[in-house]
Amino acid sequence: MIYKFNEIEAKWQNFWAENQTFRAENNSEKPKYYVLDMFPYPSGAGLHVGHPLGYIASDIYARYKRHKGFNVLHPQGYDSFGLPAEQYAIQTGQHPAVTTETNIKTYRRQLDQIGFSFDWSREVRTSNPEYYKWTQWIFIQLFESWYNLDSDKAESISTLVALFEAEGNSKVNAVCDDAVSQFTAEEWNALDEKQQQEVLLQYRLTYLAETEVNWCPALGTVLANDEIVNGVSERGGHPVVRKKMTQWSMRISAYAERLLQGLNTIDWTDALKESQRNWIGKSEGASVTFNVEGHDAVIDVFTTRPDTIFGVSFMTLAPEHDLVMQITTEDQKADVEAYIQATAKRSERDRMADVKTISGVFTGAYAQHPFSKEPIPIWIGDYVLAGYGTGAVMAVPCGDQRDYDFAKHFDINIPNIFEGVDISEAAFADKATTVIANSDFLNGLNYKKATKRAIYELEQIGQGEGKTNYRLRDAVFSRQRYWGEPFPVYYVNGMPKMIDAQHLPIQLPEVEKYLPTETGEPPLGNASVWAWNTETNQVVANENIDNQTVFPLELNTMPGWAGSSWYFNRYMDAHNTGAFASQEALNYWKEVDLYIGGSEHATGHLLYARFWQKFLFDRGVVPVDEFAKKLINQGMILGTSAFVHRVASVNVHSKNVQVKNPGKGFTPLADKFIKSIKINKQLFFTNSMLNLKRYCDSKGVSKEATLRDFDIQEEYSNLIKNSIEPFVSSEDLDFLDTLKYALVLGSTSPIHADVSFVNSSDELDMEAFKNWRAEYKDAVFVTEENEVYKVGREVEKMSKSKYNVVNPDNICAEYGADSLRLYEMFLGPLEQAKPWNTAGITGVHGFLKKLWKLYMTENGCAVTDAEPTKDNLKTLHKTIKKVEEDIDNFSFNTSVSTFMIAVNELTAQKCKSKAILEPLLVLLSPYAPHICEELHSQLGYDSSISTKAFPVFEASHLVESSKNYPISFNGKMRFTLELPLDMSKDDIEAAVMAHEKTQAQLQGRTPKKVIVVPGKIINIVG
RNA sequence: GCUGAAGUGGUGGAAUUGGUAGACACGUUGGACUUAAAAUCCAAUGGGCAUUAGCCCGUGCGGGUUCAAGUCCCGCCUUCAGUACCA
Repeated sequence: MIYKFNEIEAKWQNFWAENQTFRAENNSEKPKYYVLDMFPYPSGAGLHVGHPLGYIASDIYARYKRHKGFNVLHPQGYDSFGLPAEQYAIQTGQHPAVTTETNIKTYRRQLDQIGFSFDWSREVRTSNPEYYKWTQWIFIQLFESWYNLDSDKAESISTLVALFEAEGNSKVNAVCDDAVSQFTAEEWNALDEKQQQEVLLQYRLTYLAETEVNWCPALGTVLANDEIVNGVSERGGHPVVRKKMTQWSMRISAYAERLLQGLNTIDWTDALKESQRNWIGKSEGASVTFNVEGHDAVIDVFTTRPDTIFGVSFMTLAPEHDLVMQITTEDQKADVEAYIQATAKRSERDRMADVKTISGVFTGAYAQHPFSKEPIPIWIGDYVLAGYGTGAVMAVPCGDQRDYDFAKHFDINIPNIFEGVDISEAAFADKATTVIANSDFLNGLNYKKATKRAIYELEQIGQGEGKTNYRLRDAVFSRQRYWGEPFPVYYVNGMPKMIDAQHLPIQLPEVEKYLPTETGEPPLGNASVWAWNTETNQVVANENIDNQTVFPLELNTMPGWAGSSWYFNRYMDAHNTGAFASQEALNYWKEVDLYIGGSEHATGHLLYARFWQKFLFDRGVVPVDEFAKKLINQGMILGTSAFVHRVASVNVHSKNVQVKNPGKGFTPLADKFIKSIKINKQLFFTNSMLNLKRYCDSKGVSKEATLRDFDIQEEYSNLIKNSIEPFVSSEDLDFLDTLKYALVLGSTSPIHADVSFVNSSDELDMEAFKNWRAEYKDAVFVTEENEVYKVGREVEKMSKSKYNVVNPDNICAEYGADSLRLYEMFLGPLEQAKPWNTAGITGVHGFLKKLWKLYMTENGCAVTDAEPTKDNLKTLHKTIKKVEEDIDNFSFNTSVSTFMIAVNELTAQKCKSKAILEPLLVLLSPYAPHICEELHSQLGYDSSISTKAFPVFEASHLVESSKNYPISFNGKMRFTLELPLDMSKDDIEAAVMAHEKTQAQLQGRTPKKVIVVPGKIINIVG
């Protein structure tokens, strides 16, 4: 019987589905274990071999834990709201739900063929109303909550209202808008309903606010900071501008400290925790209030160095700061306005691109130093960011490099407040050792004491206090999109109202067009049935809006991260219609034990999900406040891209060339004049032609001169000639001579070619390439001598747009899912980025064939009840030990080698003993489940191998009586010597010294020292 | 600039507490089987000198600790990833 992997894999995939082998129960005698993958967005392109890497690792772990006696929850689903389906809808009119459904079918087929042990009965899709009903429900809970700093948790808004009614807001310690004004209980009770709601909105954990947002005109939507890369949209690379809009926001800043502290309690990678810490950006210091001379206005700043308060010689405001126009003097008005206009025009990207340029303008106004009462000039400058701190800084040129540069540039006074430190180096001084000088009451104090004292003194005069600042901003939660969760919100007199939870879900309305409306409203503005009837509690036609009982509904939808911020809880009880999950299920599964996914979600999904989990915990909905105990980032699988080099122009250098000019006929080129001729045809140079150019460049000599040393081969010549001919008169032209001077001068551009057109020797199938796109139909290739065209290669991220994807479908068809699974693990450490090379899969495929032959002959199963030999047992047990350690350390690559070694050894030992071969299958089955199920059934079992217990390691089988000692001389191994392990140190030394090879090495010299480490090594020092 | 990770054969990568560097594969070369190819099997494969033994060099670079360093310490270089006028 031969190894027919296609048949076997289909058979067992059906078996698992029919028997619901991997269905998890919500109660069990066994301990629970929850293994989760980051669920995919089902894109139209389907899976490539990079996607399943993490899923394979988690699947191995899940299967291993089942063998180890755990009740394992290993679910999968789809993050199915998102931009691509909507973009496709805009282009084709196809409803995103249809596209999504089609894509999910493809994903499911691809996932199934790899043999994952997912419990599909718990599948979730974020775009399903049964799911987003609960996303909407969580939104309502956030709206109905405020953050109480006294209890340090989120509480019901009703507790806040009770406080207001009893004593106003002066004693309320809450996270709220900066703009909140103080009121007494009487004042509160005197407010009308709308006014009260306006106040409460400033406290709610999700709130409407006019915010400056990142607006992407091309996508017609607002983007979060982490959806912008290098100043352009992550998706599509469109420009992004700042714009003020009324948006829903999430008060994640309330959780900044707890999000930071929580990192210490979870087993996530240091890199990931570090990027979350940076994102949260905690800095401790003080807020300082500066009075402005001749104005009522004050300027608040945040500083991490209150100890340097006497070093302040100017202040800088962000150009967007509210006070700028108020305080600017008549004289300076023109300059300031011009500067503000100039900076507003510069995009965020321009500003980032040129960090070095120092710019700013004096406002003409002066602030007053809080202690010395000296006047401090107030400047504006774009190095101060409106979005961080208060958008204003107290500038200490001797303590901060940017302030120093600014002061130098504009010739502002630079007082020195550090004892014995040169002013030009003060900014780099070690703050732990410097001592403050010229600073009144801070003189002689070190950084730590001076900071404390400065804050104390500021508090005394009421012009400052100790303060902790966080970089983390509240998250904008509105998107001007169609394909997202609708808000359960309608508007009465412009105030938002929540729809009662019992009427959820509020389903997405049908629209004619998926684009923003002509008046610039979000796509839901196109819906004709999108109003809320408060009597019938139904969505009704807009034409019924009457301001009495029928009101407009929110037109924005929720961002992509809404649905993914709580899905891990839904898997625990995926079909519950009465709650987002039952308390029993939540209390049983609690949290994810192992979460595997990409590091690109470090500051997006993984931060928002932690935020929601903490909120839900505060409100008593979930039992734990961190949703994932352990998290592993799988590394990216890289593709090997292929490039063709398209020539844009050829430079011709000759005395006699005549060039055809449009409308002027042929005109001669001047002597030693280089003419660049644009090539209209698609002309591609083979890769080695590029190397020629690189050679010229690397020699650093004149390109023309260097080129004269080369003979351009005739193959190249004819093609270049054909390309140039239409432009050049051929009468007095010696082409071959001319072509010696024709070269590529930085005029080629690399173009991705689909890797399927290229063989393993980098040779391009030129016909296939020509037929790829209409524009390449008449492509001309400058080839190697043997008429082959070689592509350039580069390893980069595997992606459809780089035409370097490898499809797992083809791999499964040709080698089988077990080979794919093993190979993905064999490539290297899970967390490391690694290039894909399909050719290497023959190694693991060959291993599976060897494994098969260990059990099966032409006549069927060859496994016997024979007693295992000592060697058999030794091989088995060292494999058990190693594999178990490897899985516990997520070192799956090394365990694949271990399996190979085991099979090689057992084959050599001609082992047919069931006592060895059966446990071996259990060891391997997490990695290669199909073949192991099949061989297991060939051993005579009816049930799935997944029910078998993991073999138990017995150290007794590995006990050795002798050791093959490496004998080294001065640390260099020269030969080995087999000696009994129970031999004494002295006897070992004697035995080694007596050996003839030792004497040969020493050549009569007496060793200075002999190091004997029993069981390890012997080193003779000469 | 800062933070994090990593530099080992032609390639992917092993080496778990300092103890035989290069496991296991891919690739390459030679051989067997075959009319041939594929598949399979066997052998060799870090570099250099010798081709029998043997010797020298070798884990990014320069130092150091140690009987012994890919592994530990100090100082650099390079690559990748994240992040940035953060006051």
